[in-house]
Amino acid sequence: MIAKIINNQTIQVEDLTQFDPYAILHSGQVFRYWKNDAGWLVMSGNHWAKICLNGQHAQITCDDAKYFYQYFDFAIDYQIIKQSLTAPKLRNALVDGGGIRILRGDFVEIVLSFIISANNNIKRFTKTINEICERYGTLTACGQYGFPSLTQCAAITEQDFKQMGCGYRAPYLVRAIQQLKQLDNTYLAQLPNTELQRELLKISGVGPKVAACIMLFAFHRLDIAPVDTWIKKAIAQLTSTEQANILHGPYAGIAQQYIFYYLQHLQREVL
DNA sequence: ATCCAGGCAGATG
DNA sequence: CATCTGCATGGA
Repeated sequence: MIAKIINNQTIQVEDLTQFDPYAILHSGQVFRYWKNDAGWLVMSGNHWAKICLNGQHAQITCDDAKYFYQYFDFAIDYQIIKQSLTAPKLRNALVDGGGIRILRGDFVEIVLSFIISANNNIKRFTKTINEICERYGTLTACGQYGFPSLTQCAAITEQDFKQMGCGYRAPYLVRAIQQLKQLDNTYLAQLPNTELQRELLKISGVGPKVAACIMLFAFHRLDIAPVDTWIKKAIAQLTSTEQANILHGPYAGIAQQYIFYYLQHLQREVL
């Protein structure tokens, strides 16, 4: 067991080898988190959680323990998954990112966040995402604003998005929000990868890479590995066999996360 | 100044 | 189907 629900607002994490808050939050799958004196505050949709490390354990205090037990994917044992990622050149990345987990992010937040991420840099679009929340989301009990609901999103105009730094993506976002209103999250969740991708590609501003991010970070398709500029640079150094081992296995998405964190955040040079 | 950032839409072979 | 180009914006 990795973690257990203590009560409606509390989760106790027992196994920190499978839960590294710093690595999880800096692995590019969540953009609304803050450090405080006690640990970390993270938001997903309009839910919030505070993570506090104390010695061999971590305590998560949140607005909805069931939500965050799912969000942090505590039901899955990543130890077994890690043992299956045997590509030699993955070893260093795996050592440093061993406590990363793939989160079950909020569908609307993930879709809109990654549309904004396209041809953008993390620091810049993180600022944009937070401004969208502060201007159009609802203030929660943790002191931060939730990601705006679809109804709240529908009030945001193209001009508003441009003011918040979305640039040429502003019209895509307005269109995407209208399209999201017609989509049933539960229906999408049961589709196989190819059909899910086909549906996601219909959303304005969503191409193959953003679709892959949505599939991995919102629909938990662990075999999908988003290939961005960082990953492209990394795998260019590998043989085609090594590339296949890393990017086409049943847990390619997790392998990709280890690499992304290792390269992009830890600023390592090679795999 | 030029290039780049978790790429995509639209136009053109 | 594959390939090419323009694109908002801020930081290096």
